[in-house]
Amino acid sequence: MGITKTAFFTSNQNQLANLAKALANPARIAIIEYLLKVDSCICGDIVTELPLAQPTISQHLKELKNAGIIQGSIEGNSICYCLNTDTLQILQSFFSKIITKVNKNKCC
Amino acid sequence: MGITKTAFFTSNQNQLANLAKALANPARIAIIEYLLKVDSCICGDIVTELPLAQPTISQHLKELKNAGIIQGSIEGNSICYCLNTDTLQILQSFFSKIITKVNKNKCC
DNA sequence: ATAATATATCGTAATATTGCAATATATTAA
DNA sequence: TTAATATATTGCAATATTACGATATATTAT
Repeated sequence: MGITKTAFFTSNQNQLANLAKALANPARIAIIEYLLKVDSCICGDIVTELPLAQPTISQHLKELKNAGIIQGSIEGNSICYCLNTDTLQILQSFFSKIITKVNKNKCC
Repeated sequence: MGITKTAFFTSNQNQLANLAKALANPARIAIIEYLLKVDSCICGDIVTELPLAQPTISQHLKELKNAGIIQGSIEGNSICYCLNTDTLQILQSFFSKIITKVNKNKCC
């Protein structure tokens, strides 16, 4: 087929997969790391910071925003983006759960 | 273009993006959760557990293995898979760092 | 009103991903 | 050796992603 069989999995599994998909690009990782560094919000700064064209950055920001990983709020002429902790918390919890629950001894 | 500009980003950013890519599919999330549940290793059990054909599962396992998220070892006729904590630790650390370093107050 | 600035959207080419049937390989059982 | 079992690989169709030029929209400055 070529299309993910979303309907056969739980909403939780689909949510995690979608969050992972939003992170599955080095430019978007770079955007997240930059937002973490500058702490407060930015907008077109990201365009000058990364080696990608403005429409490409805009598209990446849209995907991160759709996934709920970042938030954007209009601020006069520009748009201010920042990280959305609530969503990132879901990912942190998932991996923390794995690390604490995994049983190294029972591995093959 | 249509190809990720890998060369323009750090190896760390590319590594995180690749790990995220390996997780960016509900079937692979389901495989990880199943491996976490059954603790010890499995192989063709995953084929009966998930609503996907054998070649599809095999391909997903290959991707998870290439990313270093799972390990597989030959055990007679079958292959035993289990989670690779070392790699999952990288993801856990990344998100933990974000959660602890993010400054909610300086958001827009 | 017009220009400048900031960001988003559209359209498109190149490439990657998803899933599976068919088939190959490799180990164990008879 | 032959059959059965377990997993991997190949090839392919459907779809998704990546990046960007061109262009649209929307706010601020003149």
